[in-house]
Amino acid sequence: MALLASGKTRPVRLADIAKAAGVSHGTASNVFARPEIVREEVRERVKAAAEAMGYGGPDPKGRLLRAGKVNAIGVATAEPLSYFFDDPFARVMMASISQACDATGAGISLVSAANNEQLAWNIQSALVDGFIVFCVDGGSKLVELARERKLPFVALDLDSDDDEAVAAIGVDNIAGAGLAARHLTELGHRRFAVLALPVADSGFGPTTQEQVEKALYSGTRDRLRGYFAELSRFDIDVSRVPIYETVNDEESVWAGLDHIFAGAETPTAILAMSDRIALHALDWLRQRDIAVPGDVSIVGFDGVPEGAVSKPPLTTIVQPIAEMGRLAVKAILENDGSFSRQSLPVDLLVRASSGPSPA
Amino acid sequence: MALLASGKTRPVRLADIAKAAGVSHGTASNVFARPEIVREEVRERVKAAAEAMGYGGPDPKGRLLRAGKVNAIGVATAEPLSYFFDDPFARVMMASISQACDATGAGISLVSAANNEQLAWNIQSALVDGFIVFCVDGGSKLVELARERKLPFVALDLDSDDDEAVAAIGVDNIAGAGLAARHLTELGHRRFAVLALPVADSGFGPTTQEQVEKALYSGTRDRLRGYFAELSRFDIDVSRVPIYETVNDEESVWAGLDHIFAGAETPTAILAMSDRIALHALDWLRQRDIAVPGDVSIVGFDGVPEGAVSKPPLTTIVQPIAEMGRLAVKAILENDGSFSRQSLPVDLLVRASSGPSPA
DNA sequence: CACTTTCGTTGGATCGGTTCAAATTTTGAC
DNA sequence: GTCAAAATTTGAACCGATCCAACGAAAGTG
Repeated sequence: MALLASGKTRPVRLADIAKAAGVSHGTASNVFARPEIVREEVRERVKAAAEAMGYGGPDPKGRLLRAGKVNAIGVATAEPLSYFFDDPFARVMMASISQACDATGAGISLVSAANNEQLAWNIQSALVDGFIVFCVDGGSKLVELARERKLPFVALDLDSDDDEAVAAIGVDNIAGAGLAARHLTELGHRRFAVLALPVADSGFGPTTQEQVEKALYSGTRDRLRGYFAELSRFDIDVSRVPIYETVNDEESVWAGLDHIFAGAETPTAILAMSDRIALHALDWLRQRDIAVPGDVSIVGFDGVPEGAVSKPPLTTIVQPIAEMGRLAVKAILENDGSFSRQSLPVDLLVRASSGPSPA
Repeated sequence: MALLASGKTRPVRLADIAKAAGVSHGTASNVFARPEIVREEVRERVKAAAEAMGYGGPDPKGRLLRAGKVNAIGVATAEPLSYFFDDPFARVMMASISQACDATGAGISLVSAANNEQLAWNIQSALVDGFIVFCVDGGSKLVELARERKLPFVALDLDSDDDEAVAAIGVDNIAGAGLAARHLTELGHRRFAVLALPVADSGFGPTTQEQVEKALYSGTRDRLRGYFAELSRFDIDVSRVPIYETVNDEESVWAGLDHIFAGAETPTAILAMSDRIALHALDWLRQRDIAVPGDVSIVGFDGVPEGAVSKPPLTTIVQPIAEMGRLAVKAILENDGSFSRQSLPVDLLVRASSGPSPA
């Protein structure tokens, strides 16, 4: 019974068993850390004492202080913890981070919090050797917090506003978005709509280019710039392209489509700033029997695996997610100060959600 | 530049800034931990000193030792770390564990390792207040390791062999499997095949009831017992039902189906011990134009979300995964010793992968 | 038997904080 | 101006280990 949950009392320390076994604490420590250097007779005696007193081995809390290294990397986000398991992009990223960590024997600590106050505290008190910061949302706040810890850290996102001094790995959002826009214009599309990622913490709803230019989140801003720069080159009046800010979930995406398709002049092409948005959009369109790509084409952004099996499979801008994760872990573990910012290439992957304009 | 990666030298401790600010370390500590009790003038002076010396706040390593609680729970598995993000069952479980942790402000540490030696060390040195142990594979070894830490822990699995003393949360595998088997027999099926979860660490291939009875993993054994008990009640000769041991991945499942369908008397009903197995099986059957449920019916086990959107949607035994996660976290955090073992109910969820026997 | 190695053990210093009883200073009341 | 009460600050003790210089005993050498 006592085994179940060894109650509230576990005051048994290394020193206790040392005393019980009649040896110094130094020797007792050696029994666990370097058994080979202590005489067998003594070793057995100490182990027996440990066993008898229900000692669970040297407490890592103590060791840690002296050793210095935790041997774990923290992955932080401003979203709730379940984001790591719910979001397709995060999942792929985490899978590759995991692999890199496994390869080096490092552990992973998930750092997040329900509210901002908690978040700050959790970052300040995370037992890690460094941070990888997911910047999807509330990025700069997080980066600031992480930097205050004065530990090595890498932001997963290339915020063009950020100090050059913050290490970051990301993709060229402007170029990627440009690729998506060009693909659709080349297919003859002229009437566009944009389903945007969050612009600020303010919820969702229709927004404007001006709003987005002031966006808190540079990823959102850069992708829009990329879209519009390319559309402009094809003489499309971007001031008339509706932009709807979503929060990357079903509800806001559907609301966005309701709004966009309520107008007189409905788009034939949708630029979605994430695959998740695009996939939710696909569901909405299917429910209304709007053919994709017959009536409407749509291009996502990210390149998550779900896009390969959607109906229809999603044309998208693929980020080298796995590579990003690998580099991030490497940057933390081999923190030699040489690392700063790295921009990885993106690719247009044409699948079946985009086709010639119906007009 | 020095900001990027503050080099190898960070010998600035609380004591250093205390000296610099001309206060005792006790006061310096208070500035960070309970700012309100120190006079404003002093507080500012200490903060200024900290800023000037590049102090990143009290190191949690130090605090930890005194505080005792880490405020994080460890989730352990014998699989590689990426299992948490790749496996559908694990993902749902982790999502619910995350939610429970978020609600209480606890963090999550993922504990795993590439090899067994590493695993033992990682468990011994994990900085956590307790463990949730995924017992899918190598369960008993893990449970043993976790128990040696003498920390509260819960096994996610009701191994009937385990000591009554190990706290565990699981489902009644026998009853669940029975539900699956009865559903199919009631639809008129008489020719069955079983795609099993791992029986031992030995890889995959055809196996027998006798082998499974000796299985290392009780989940596998109990599910088979459940299937066969029910089939026997319908006068089906279970000794002729082929059993193929998979490792829960595409390759082994496909090999299993190759093997099973190579025989003269092909089954009309497949009992899959996990949804993941069932979903891979669905792919195999589709590729061979074997109609589901026209030619072959299949029932999975777990109730993962992917089963709802497969082609066709999967009939399965649903486990209350979210509830299990919640209870596990609760058991760790409110470790009052009252908890021991808990068996949760499973349900048959009939979707479109099962139908009347073709005969 | 004295003298150097080798082996195993000891105990103090240290890691970086938090805590709390006691000491000190400030404030308020008369 | 005096004294008690309130507000701050101090410094020692402690959290649980690891590390290492020094030491004692046993073994080896001449």
